[in-house]
Amino acid sequence: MEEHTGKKNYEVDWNEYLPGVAIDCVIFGYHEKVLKTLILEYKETDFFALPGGFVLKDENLDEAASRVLFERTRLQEISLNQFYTFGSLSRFNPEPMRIVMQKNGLEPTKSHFLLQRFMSTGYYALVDFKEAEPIADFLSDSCQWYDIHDLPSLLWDHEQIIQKALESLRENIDHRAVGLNLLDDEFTMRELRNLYETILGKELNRSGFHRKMVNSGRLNRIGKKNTGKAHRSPYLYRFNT
Amino acid sequence: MEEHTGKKNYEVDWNEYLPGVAIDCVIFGYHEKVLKTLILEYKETDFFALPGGFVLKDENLDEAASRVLFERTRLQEISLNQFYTFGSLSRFNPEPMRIVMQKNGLEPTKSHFLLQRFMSTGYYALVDFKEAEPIADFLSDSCQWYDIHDLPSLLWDHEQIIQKALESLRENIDHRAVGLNLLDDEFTMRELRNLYETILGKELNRSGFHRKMVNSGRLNRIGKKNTGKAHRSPYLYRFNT
DNA sequence: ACAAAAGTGTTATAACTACACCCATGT
DNA sequence: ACATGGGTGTAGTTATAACACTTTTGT
Repeated sequence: MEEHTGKKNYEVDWNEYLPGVAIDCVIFGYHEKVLKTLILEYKETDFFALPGGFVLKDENLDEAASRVLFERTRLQEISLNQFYTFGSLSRFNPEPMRIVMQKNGLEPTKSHFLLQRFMSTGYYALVDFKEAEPIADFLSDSCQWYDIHDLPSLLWDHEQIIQKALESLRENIDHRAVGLNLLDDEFTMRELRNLYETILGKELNRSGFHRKMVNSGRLNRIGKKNTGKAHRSPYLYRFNT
Repeated sequence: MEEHTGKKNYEVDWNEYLPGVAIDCVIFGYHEKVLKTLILEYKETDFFALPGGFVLKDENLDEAASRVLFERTRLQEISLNQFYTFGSLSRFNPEPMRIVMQKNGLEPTKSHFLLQRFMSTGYYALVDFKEAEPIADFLSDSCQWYDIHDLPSLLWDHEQIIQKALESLRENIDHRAVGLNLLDDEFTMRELRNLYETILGKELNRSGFHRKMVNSGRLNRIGKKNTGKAHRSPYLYRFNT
């Protein structure tokens, strides 16, 4: 159907999409104590932005978010979390997109679908850094992981969107099994705590964290132990859902 | 400019609005231990729905919500809280609106603005029951307060929207001065507790609530006391922001 | 005097913090 | 043996819940 670099422009029939409505995905991954998110770089520009997309006329808003996630990562069945809808006038700035389209050999009319004003609903997803295969779309030549604290300058209000996603993730961290996708199936309490500390941006008490996690009842301790270093081997845990 | 029953249809130029994007307002009021919300009844039908509206092309999403609130209540400077954007396909059902328009003497084409599929962003507001003047719009002949637990059957997914607004209000109840608009300027601890119990749908411990509110530091105790009943007079409190 | 409801106090429990101590492991 | 770091235990603090007691007020 399409190659790995995504759809060709001429295959896109913008009439299939709802006008005015967009979605942006903040796709969180975690690797070596760093929280990362997928960022697109548009071709032949210094423009960076969140992976986003539009809503098909016969598609739920949530499904559009799942589809965008799939198109950029090939991941499916990932829980997506709607956190806010961005609709200020100040985010309406078609100029960068016009330049991007020009660089791709297009000369869009002023009323081209991609140059409209959009509301954008933000979703965040937690995905396995190792399982995701970042795939650029037809206007961009890379889709890469960036440290959440070392992002390039992003177009439009996308930095604000990431900030809001992070706030939402922090608020939800205790209500959801955050580690489920961000960590390996089996992990030590240390690894889980590192993840929490990275997300929350602060150190957590070691014994308190241990107790809290065990008391939450969401973890199963695997009989096995880990090895390698010159100290007591930690237990391995697994989420029980 | 327009009379109290709202804009006449022929004054509305739908080209001024963004397609595909709507907002719905859950306007909460409180009176005599009952949490209420404003509901529109469409003319000559048994159709009830939330007050809603669309987004002008030169207007922020938040501003559209404020405008809708103003148009239905004449209230301004009320803080509105965005809680969710509803975008499932199942909410797309233009038939009731087509009937409403017919009852109003219109014979809309199938692609009329009002018969499109919309995403709808939900906002809730807390307003002073006594200060709001409910005003119907041009398609409806009433805009009235209904007990949140005794609503008429609502069109589309509007019952779900109210439910989600209520959940959001409950989650935010401790972070915001909920009583600020829902109660009089000065109130007793009993009145504040009644409000909380109504919103949360459960009884709260009397002394615990008292302490929690006082310790929150958001209340000022007014020297004056209240009178009337055969028991100790309660103090009056006021929010200090 | 009494009932009613507000203000205040006491105690028990739970959750989190900080720190200490013990245990397993590789050098 | 020793350092390292994970597991566990012990106060101290704080927040909440449940209940009792005291105060004020009109009948």
